[in-house]
Amino acid sequence: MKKSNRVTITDVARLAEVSVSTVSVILKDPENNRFPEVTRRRVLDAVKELQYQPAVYAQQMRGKRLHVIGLIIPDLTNHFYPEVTSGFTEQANILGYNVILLNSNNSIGQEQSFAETLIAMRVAGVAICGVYTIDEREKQLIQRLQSQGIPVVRVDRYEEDNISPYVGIDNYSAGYAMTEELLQGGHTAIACVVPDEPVHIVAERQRGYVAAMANRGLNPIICGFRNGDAQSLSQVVERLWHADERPTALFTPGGDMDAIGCIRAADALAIRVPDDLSIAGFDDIYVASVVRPALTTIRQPKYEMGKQSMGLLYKLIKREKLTSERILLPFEYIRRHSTINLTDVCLIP
Amino acid sequence: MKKSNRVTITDVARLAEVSVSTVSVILKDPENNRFPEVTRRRVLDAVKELQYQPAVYAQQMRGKRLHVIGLIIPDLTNHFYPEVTSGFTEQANILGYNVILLNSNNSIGQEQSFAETLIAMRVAGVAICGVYTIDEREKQLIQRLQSQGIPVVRVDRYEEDNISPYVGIDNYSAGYAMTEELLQGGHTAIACVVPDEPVHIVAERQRGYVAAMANRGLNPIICGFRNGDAQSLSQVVERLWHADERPTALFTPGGDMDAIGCIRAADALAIRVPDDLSIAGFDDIYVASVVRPALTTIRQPKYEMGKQSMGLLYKLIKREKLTSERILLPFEYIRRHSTINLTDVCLIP
DNA sequence: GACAAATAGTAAAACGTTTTACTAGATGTA
DNA sequence: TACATCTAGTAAAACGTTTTACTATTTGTC
Repeated sequence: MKKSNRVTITDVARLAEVSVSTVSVILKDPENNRFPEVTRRRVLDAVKELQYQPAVYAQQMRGKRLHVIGLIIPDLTNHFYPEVTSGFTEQANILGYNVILLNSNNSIGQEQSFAETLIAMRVAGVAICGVYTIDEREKQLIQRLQSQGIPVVRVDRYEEDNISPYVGIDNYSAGYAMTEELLQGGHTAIACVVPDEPVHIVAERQRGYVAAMANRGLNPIICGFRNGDAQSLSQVVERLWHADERPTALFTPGGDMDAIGCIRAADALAIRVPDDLSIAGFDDIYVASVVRPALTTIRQPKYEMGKQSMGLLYKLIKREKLTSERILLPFEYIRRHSTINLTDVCLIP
Repeated sequence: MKKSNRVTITDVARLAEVSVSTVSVILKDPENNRFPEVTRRRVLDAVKELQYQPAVYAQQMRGKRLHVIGLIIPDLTNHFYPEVTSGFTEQANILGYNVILLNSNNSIGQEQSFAETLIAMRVAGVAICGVYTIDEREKQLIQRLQSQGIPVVRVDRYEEDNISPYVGIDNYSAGYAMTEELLQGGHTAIACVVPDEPVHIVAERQRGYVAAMANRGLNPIICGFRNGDAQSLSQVVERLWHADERPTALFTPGGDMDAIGCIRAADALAIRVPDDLSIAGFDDIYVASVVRPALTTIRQPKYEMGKQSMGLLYKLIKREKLTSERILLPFEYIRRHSTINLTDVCLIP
């Protein structure tokens, strides 16, 4: 009478009429001729008959590393992350790892509890898109993982500190570049619409915007809205529209979702986009190309970002020497129909 | 000199100057007065100081079930799945489980290899959105998991067999309902555009379409295209447009992404949607509301579907009696601007 | 025929935790 | 005093695998 329905190496040994060690040795390298063909056959047949699959936890006990990676992201329903995740997990699978996806829902408490679970599981590594990179607890969390011998990389969201390697883009330059494009399109009154508590990388993009404006001697127009609150966003658009110095363009460093929110708000207010108001986003998620008017934006290499993060993490796990602690990927300005060149317009009459 | 940097229960015992068993007993229930306050303090302090976290694998060895669930989906970048995943993982976290997300990329081989990994890890349960529910290998895969004592639920994609419980919608009725709406809108020439090798649930929707057409004595117009091939989809739209009996409406049971592909194709051919051609999708993913014209579609309760799947799986894991082996959730017809009532149009002149 | 070397296989320890059954000493009871 | 009971704690086995070092048998060599 068996205790459980799980088949163990002992069951295989019994069926093949050899010792447990023999099974283990043969399974380790079935081609090895440490044992004669006939014995190997017998064991392999028993394995097949019983559909035996060694228990990972027992192997872990003997010091084998678990081939699982934890990937913590802040919000699965933001279309940015599935693409990053996709690149990450595909690369992980290629390298022989499985991925545990943990959706922190923008809660740092969740993140902390996830981290404990990952430590308890002794995962091989962790990649993290932190909730707030600015928060002190975020740093502690990364260091806690590292103190348990678990390598960590940050993906997309990072700060220029030295606590862990990261993969992302140069957000300052990207913010600068987008602003510069709008400026070259003849816009001078450009508003920057950002969430109330921007994560560090968004603040960087904003810094780029400010610098580009200053470079032309223009005053920045910065408007905050409550993160994730469509109505608050709407109010900002309305307020800007009725302001003394009405902007001709609007940039949302927080992402394309914010820009789409602005387009919706403009629709509701009968503001024509881009004729009355140009709107530019960030990220180039799939919807950006599908929404009407199609969104002018900065394309982040999302899939690549996930892929490279996993590559970097792999090197950390394997203790390979890193060529760099940080990987900055190229971004790309994507011109679509939600922005307009004021100069072109003036030539038409 | 320590062998590894991982802290074990032995380290805690040493620091607290008690035996390993004492630590274990106290940690199991710190409030329990099996030991005097002073000893419990000493142990708990040591735990805190060393930041000890018991190794899951050692607990597993002693028979404790791993609180991890495998969720296999066919394509993360299809926006349908992140929403299902989101509902699933949130519910899982509430119930004390973590989720391993496995993206099979529509490859049944990948799926099989994932299943082996999940067995090796001895996960508590598996939820699966199968690549092809019709495929015999899919059935074998589910049965293989079950034979290892791992409960399985199917999510969204299922067949009416009895090999495992499932959560989804009544796809036949949904296909019927959408067709009926179009018919009531005065359309009689309605084409059904489906992928070449439809999964079972898509075939069911198509069956609903055929039935609704037959009910009015109308002939079904069914067009296949190569799955995932935008150009093939384009050709279908063009062919339909130039057919003898040109359809006035078009239904894509394969999902909203197909419908959006058709809108794009129509755009390119200067066919006006919905004035010249009504287009209806399926699923109501986020983009459906954002694309222009906004898509008429059938809303699936995606988040709820994920949530309920996890709930059902939990019951299986806990060996609770099920009220039903299958959960069918309600769907909803969503009218937007990509379809038109022919009757309304005629009244305008 | 004596010894060395190769072959075929195994026993046992180790990994980190939980659990069961135990002990030694203190306290209570008649 | 003699025994029972309680208190505070521990020793040791078990879980499933891998690995090291071992044994017993066969084969080869002179």
